[in-house]
Amino acid sequence: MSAEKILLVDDEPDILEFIGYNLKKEGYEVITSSNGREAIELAKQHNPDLIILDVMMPEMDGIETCHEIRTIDKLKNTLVTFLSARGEDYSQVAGFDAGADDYITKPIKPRLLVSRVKAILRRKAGAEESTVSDQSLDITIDREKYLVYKEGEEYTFPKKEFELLSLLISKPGKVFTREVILESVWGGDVVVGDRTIDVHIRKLREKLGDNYIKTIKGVGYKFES
Amino acid sequence: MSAEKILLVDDEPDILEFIGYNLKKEGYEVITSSNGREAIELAKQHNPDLIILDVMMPEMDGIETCHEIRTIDKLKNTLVTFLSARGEDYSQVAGFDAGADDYITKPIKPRLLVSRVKAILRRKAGAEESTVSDQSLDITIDREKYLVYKEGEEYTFPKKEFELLSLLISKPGKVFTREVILESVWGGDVVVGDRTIDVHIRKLREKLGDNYIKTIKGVGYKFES
DNA sequence: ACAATTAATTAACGTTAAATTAACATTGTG
DNA sequence: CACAATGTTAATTTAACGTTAATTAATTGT
Repeated sequence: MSAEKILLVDDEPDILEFIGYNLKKEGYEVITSSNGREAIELAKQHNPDLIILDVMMPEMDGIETCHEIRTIDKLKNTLVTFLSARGEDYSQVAGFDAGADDYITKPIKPRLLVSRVKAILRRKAGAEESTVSDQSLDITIDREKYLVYKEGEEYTFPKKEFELLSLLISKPGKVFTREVILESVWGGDVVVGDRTIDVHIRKLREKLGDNYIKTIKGVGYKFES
Repeated sequence: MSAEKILLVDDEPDILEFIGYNLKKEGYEVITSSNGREAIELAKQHNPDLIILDVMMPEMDGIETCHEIRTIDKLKNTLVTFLSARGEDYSQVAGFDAGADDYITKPIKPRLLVSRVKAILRRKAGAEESTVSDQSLDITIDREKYLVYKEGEEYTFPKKEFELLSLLISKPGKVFTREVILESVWGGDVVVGDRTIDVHIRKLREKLGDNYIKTIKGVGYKFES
């Protein structure tokens, strides 16, 4: 598979630099632009897989740009995700109205950004699939019904446990650091005690059995194949 | 099954663009028109499965257009749904009087729009049986007659309760978040107190029994199979 | 047009599952 | 072996939801 192309649009050069760097490091081909008008031209030329658009930009804002992108036939299947400062709640709504596929808030840590981008691109590949599952083992997750299946039996999990399992199982074998888990399940700025994750892991192990989630001391947790 | 045809009528090009795009993305064949007169001609020609009509249009408004459509024999079985800005409550009543099958308020989020359209078309597929039901359980809904059946007995439900049950039962097992419920049953910008949904859920449970609607704390509600 | 009725919402408080913390035990690794 | 990292259990806190009754809004019938 050749590198996926991402068009990154923001009026702040620092952001372009920072996010661009992190995405390139992950092997993506990154094109940058500092305004909506130019972005549309670049999009037409390069036909990127994903466009990351800052909402707040002078002249032509992200929402407007997105609207315009959506009118272009060849960019119909291009994913668009917005980037905006936290708190601007309205833009979130307007963003989806404008045809965006996801929404990322600034500031964001590199690792989280990358995992979001990957998730978005994966979604594109895997179409609608709302279930995440581990083939080799017998555990399946259904996000829509909020159910976990184990050996055919179905279980309901509390929210945090569900999200945590969901994260781990999303990439079996991969180790997730505590930091990443916090970012992803709890959300960046929430501060919780040191044992919170452990306790949730404990509950998962209690329900699933001890052979699914493995601890890598000093590193993190992974869902085992 | 070949793609279903939808005729979309609105005088604002942006709306045509936006809604049209989202419907096409879902695989529907979309024909657009910017006025009622033309819409009727296009309807005769293409015989669409569903017509989405903006209520407020210059010259010939949606209600009038709908009336006219209803006089055309070959369009008798075509579904019509209105589209209008929120708040224009009168038009809702007038809409149904005019022979509309459903009613959608603007602005609407893509996902919700698509799910509404799917629901409407599904209704049509079931021919005269305009019922939504849960096979495994013994609850059935008849939208047309506005009735709920349980174990053969028929019950009349107040509007909000009916709409809420209708939504939940439309996809048994699926969890609907409060946000989605508000969007769908109340309409996006209506602000209601925190306990409003609960109270309606309560009334449903009172009438149906406690084993049908399940709460997923922190997530939402679902109709259980 | 008005009272009567029914529906929808709010308010106030109760309840509970879930999340978190605290306190202490255990483990693995340099 | 030391000690930092993680495990464990139970207690505590919290956020979300449930419940009932009272209030307000919308319908209906006369």
